[in-house]
Amino acid sequence: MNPDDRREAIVAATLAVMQRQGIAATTVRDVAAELGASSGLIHHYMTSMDELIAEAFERSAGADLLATSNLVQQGQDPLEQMRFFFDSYTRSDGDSGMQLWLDAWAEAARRPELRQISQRLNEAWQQLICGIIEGGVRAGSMTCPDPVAAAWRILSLLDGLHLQEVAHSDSVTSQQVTNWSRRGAEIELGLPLGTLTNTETS
Amino acid sequence: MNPDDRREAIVAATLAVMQRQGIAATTVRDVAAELGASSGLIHHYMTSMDELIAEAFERSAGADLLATSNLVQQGQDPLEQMRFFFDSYTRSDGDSGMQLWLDAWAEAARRPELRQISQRLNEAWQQLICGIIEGGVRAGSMTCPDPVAAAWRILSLLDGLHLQEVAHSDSVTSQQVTNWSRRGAEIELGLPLGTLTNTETS
DNA sequence: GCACTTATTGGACATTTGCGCAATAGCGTC
DNA sequence: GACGCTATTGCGCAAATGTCCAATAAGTGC
Repeated sequence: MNPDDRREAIVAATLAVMQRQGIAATTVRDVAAELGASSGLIHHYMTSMDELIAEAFERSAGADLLATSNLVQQGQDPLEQMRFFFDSYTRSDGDSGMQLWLDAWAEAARRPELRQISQRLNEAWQQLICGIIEGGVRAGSMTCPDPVAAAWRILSLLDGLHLQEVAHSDSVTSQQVTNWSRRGAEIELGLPLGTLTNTETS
Repeated sequence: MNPDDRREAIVAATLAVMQRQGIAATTVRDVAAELGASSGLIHHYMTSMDELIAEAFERSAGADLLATSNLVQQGQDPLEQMRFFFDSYTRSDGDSGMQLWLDAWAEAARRPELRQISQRLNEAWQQLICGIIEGGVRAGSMTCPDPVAAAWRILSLLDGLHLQEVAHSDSVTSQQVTNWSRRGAEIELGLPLGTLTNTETS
């Protein structure tokens, strides 16, 4: 098998195991079993377990970011861009990708490579939001004296609510995460209530 | 040693190790070393490692909640109560207690006992905030059409920002968490800017 | 057909983990 | 001072894990 393809297959298998069992419980042998190969093969392509986990997480989370970023760029104006952003963010979570983020944040303190990646991606998410806000302020459709802080708030609010949904599904439902986070952004950016919601009400 | 005291000491030692190394990296032997006793003793009092971890987390997180709740009750009016709340919340985090919460949320999906405890405590935090808001609305010092949603937003914003600080200390500083979260609550509750900040500015 | 590179295997190894168990020490009671 | 209960010890066991390595299979160019 082509080395590049093989490496790709290993990362894909690792991601599958990570999504099924969580980052902390992902072992080399499980990845090998998922791949249908031997455990030695993994170490022939990856120098360490940390590198493997970090690369698999980067692949998954990076793809989500790229997809959202692309969708946002298709928005005609900042308001539509923000609507697309929420659409994409709340959707990509459904695939238990948020559990991966929870694991990554918790493991960041102990895995330097993973920490670096999650930090870089989180900052990229913040900048994506920040760009939308700055566009909205320029266009006059949003009111925001501090777009940097507001972007961190909107991102943190989304993560915090999703966190509750994933960790304690009985406390906060997916529907509430969607409604409450959009309403929070409306308040934050001085938007008329309902600007960011499409069909449903609070 | 008195069995009750011994059990207490074991939980305290477990908590110390958990705060130093994180939940996932806490082992029976580390707890025994921290306690200055043998590993067999821990199993003489605790039936399993999961039970030990869950009990230690409940002790720690429950104490933080109680301390904040007590401090809030000493506030003369809802605005002061909210100020006390932020003071206490941002302080209790400094003791790396937030890393424990990160671990707990991530592990909640796989440890039912832990999940139950973290869910119960998070709901209690939300209710604490919700009570303050409802008081503020009654007193006319706060504006909030949906206190339940606003309380979840304020809590999630705090958790989300703290999360960034703990996981990626270079991205968001402790000072920014303090300022940004209070500013967010001011916006959420229709308060004049600076109402919730004591000395420092944004 | 042959040398040479490389992907791949399967298992060994050292370490760490939760847990159990027989032995011991310590302390209260008669 | 002897007895008995229990807290406590220290070690051992089985399982799991990351890592490494010698052996093998499979091409590939000459």
